[in-house]
Amino acid sequence: MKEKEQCDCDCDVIHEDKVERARAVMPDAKDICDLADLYKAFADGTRLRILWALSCEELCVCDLAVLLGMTKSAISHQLRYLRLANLVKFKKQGKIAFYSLADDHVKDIFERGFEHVRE
Amino acid sequence: MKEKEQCDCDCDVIHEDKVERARAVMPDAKDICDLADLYKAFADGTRLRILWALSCEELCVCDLAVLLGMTKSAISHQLRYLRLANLVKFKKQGKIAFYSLADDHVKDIFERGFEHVRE
DNA sequence: ATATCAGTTGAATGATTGTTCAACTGTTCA
DNA sequence: TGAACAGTTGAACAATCATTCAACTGATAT
Repeated sequence: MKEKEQCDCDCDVIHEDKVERARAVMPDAKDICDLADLYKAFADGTRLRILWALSCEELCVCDLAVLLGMTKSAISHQLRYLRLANLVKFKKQGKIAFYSLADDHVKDIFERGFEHVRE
Repeated sequence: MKEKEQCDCDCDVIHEDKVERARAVMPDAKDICDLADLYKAFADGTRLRILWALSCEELCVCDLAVLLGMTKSAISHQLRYLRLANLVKFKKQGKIAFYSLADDHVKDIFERGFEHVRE
């Protein structure tokens, strides 16, 4: 009863058994999308440096702007991105917003990646 | 003798000590760039599904095209990307190119990320 | 009150990127 | 020899994205 599913590919299956095994372990679309979004957050030099800095010190927007040599606006936009991705959190004290990592899990992820880069 | 370095930011340092400590642990530009490039490779649903499939089975371009419901061309472009990033390798047998992960390290990285997504 | 400063925001801009399309290479098989 | 097929490639296109700019909010200090 298993009907041939519709497919936009431009070729036939060559190794049907292997494809079926791979299909069996493939996560669903939602999880793949979430995972891609997680890596997107780390896939930019500015965001990476922000996360690295925050893994060391709690910092405000101006501190980060000075540290990275960028405008407050640019930093603020990226912090918004990281906030929506639940990677950083902040607490407001008067005029100043102190940012820090959302949890230690975040630090683990990019330190693991760094090990791989160093070979 | 430490002169104020030139800076494109639009504000003064607020917490100088914290900024200096963060600066001390910041990796150099080359390493940050390499790390960002590594995450970029994982920051796309198609590439993620290709890597996931290859972590399970050695597959050819057509297999992947059928599995993901995409054209051979689209798959081939992404495989080229992953090849240049040293994340996949392939061996040619006649007409067919069998792709597999470059090393188990790669599998570790995105399985670690997946744990975080699942919370 | 008013000026100053930290921070945010939306629109605009230029750069990057994923997919498509068409043309191509090289191997297999009749 | 030539048709068929696996795979690659470059150009083109649309979509996404990082930064800039200008305008804004809200808290502090004189």
